[in-house]
Amino acid sequence: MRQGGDYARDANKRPTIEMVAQRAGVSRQTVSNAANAPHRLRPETLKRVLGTIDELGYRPSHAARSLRTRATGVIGCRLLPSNYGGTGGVLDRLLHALCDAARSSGYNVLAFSVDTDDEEIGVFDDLLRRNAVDGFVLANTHHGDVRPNWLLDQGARFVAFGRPWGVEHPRHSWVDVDGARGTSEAVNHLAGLGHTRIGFLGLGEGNGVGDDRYHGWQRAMDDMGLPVKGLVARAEDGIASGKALAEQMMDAPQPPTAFVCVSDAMAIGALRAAEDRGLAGGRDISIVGFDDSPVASVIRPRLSSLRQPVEGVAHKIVEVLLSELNGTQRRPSRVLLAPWLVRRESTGECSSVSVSATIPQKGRQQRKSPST
Amino acid sequence: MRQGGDYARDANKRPTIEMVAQRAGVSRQTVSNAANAPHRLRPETLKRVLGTIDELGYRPSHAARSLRTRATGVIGCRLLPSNYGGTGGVLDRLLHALCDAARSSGYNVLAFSVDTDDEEIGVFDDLLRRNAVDGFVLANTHHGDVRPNWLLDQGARFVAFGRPWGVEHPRHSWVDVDGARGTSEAVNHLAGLGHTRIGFLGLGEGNGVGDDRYHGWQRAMDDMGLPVKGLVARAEDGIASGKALAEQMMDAPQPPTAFVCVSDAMAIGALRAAEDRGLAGGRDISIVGFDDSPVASVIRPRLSSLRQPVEGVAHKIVEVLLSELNGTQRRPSRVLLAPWLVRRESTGECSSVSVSATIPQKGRQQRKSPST
DNA sequence: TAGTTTTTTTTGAACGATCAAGTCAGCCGG
DNA sequence: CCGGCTGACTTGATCGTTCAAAAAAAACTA
Repeated sequence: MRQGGDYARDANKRPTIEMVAQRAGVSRQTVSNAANAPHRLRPETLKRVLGTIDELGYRPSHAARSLRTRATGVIGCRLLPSNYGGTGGVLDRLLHALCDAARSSGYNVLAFSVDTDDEEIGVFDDLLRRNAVDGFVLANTHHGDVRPNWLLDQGARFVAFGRPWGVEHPRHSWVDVDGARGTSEAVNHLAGLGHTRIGFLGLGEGNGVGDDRYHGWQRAMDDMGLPVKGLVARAEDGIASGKALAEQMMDAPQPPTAFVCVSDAMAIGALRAAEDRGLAGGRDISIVGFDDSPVASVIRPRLSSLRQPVEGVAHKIVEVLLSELNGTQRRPSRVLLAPWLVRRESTGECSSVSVSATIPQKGRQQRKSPST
Repeated sequence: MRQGGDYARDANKRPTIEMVAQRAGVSRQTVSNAANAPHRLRPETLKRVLGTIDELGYRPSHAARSLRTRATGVIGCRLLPSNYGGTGGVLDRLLHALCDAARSSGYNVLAFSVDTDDEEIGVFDDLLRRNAVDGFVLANTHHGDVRPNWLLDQGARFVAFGRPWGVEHPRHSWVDVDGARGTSEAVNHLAGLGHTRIGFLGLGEGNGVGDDRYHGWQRAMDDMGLPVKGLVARAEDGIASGKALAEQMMDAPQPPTAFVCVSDAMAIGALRAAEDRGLAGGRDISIVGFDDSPVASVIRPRLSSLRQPVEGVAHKIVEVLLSELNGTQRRPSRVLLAPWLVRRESTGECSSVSVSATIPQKGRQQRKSPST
């Protein structure tokens, strides 16, 4: 009976490899081998040792193993602020998926939250110096990103979610979603509904993600022989911004009957602009967002949006990172996955049938994919 | 020059305490003391050693220190599925705040994603056996929750976010948000706008969080001498559910002019119900949600909602958990923090002024807080 | 059976830190 | 001049694992 009602903490210390060894009548190393290199044991011994391990509920100490092998089984990942509206929600979903994927490979995820890339490098530095992680997942890559080079200089292992925008010959692995393919698909979808004047609401030039999604729209419009003049507007992300851009475009002599948007926030902005002039989304005007953020399925009309295959991304990231850690990897991998369109109420048949029939439509169903 | 263009990984191994010691002309232990017990060194020596530490960029190896001290500096936390609509978003925000708070105390957060409480216990078991974490943060407590007792039995340290609902004498620390106080405040706010028939849309009885928020509404209504009969409806969480409940209540002979809702999902449901019968939220009917989820500020009308002080919660959780780890803590702490009302368009002056003036209103401004 | 190879198991030595106990000055009081 | 005391630093042991090499046991070979 312990004095003072202390928690029963160190009453039974967790079993060590030595205890298992004694109980099974073998040496430490044999127990270690039973777990790490079973083929080295005689079947009979193996069975006995595994039995004892199970009986005592033994698991190797993380610290001890990590000290010896210099591997931690931990992946570091920055927790990005969930800016709903923008690319919001996607990164939260990614983290979930990453944890899942990592755990099923015996890894864990160490999450940290910082405000700037510089602070992030500070955390990288700390974690690397302490040998607290094996590698990193880098999210939200952008033009002029200093993080990849810093990591490369340190000889650290990592995989980026997002392409190294603006870098000629990237020296690191990345996994990304093919935004261009997404916006292409959106154009195809809208054209299939009879729309011919399909506008694009995008981000200011120079934003990698924004440019990618823009090019997809442009390529699809060209391929189908649809006009693009006066149908592009680009600015910073946000509902207000999207609304302003949409209003401007709708005031033109030949307004679009549909919008493909670089984000759900822009799409919601466009929806608001339409509402303000009495147009109903999905009936009088069709709108497609990007990222399928939580709001998409809640607002009215429910918003059609391009959903990123986050689980697939996470799976690939972990796969690539692990092969990078094993040293199996000779040269960096590049993986591009396709998003898919979630069709909801905000997209419908084109109501203004005036010109649509006269426009030639070539290559309606094409699905050329630039993925790896 | 290394063959095959290998990454410059093990070129310069990270400095160990021994290297620092040699370079500074002292022993290992002195270096260790410089960092952990500076008062033991002569100022002169201290300066020299710290200089060398800085020069070499030395940080103690996480594994080695953890092996010796049996402390990891890591806190485990389950990543809950972000069910937007329900209590959604709050837990994502909490995780961010937790990482922040932990890091500023020199701790890190290990995130893992599981689907059920049983699986969560499995992860706890694994992490404890491997000695991979010092403690846990337990979110989403509920009636009949088996996790706290399991953890207590293991002698594990943890702090719950959420009260141990239905437990007489909880033997563990917890931090929670005072839901009752929140709904009380919502009632006060609405009454201040002239509303007298204020309905409550809640969760089915037996849900701790739901009951708490319900009681707050009820108490405030009683305190103000407002009628409650026929103004309560409770069911499972969700937009559809909220809509159905609101419709039912609005069909009654004396319909409410305002709703206090247990969640934003319910509130959105109520908003939809109102829209369907031509009532404008914020003008013809007022609605308050709970949790201030991302959608709240995006939908139209923008939804007034009770925001949980997530940063404060995270701060407290870390504070309590650390004192629990230090053994400073003799008995479990209970901390209750107040949410605050974010006023947006969905709440406005009561338009039907028929009866409101005749109802007596006692104790309008009271703010009794049951917090610790 | 002895010699050789192969398989199986054990023994010492790390990994890099901290704890506990040591040494070695210098100081003080008697 | 000696014993005790304090402050500043050092030395050995230890945490629990895995690696590398040695030893023992088993299995072939001739």
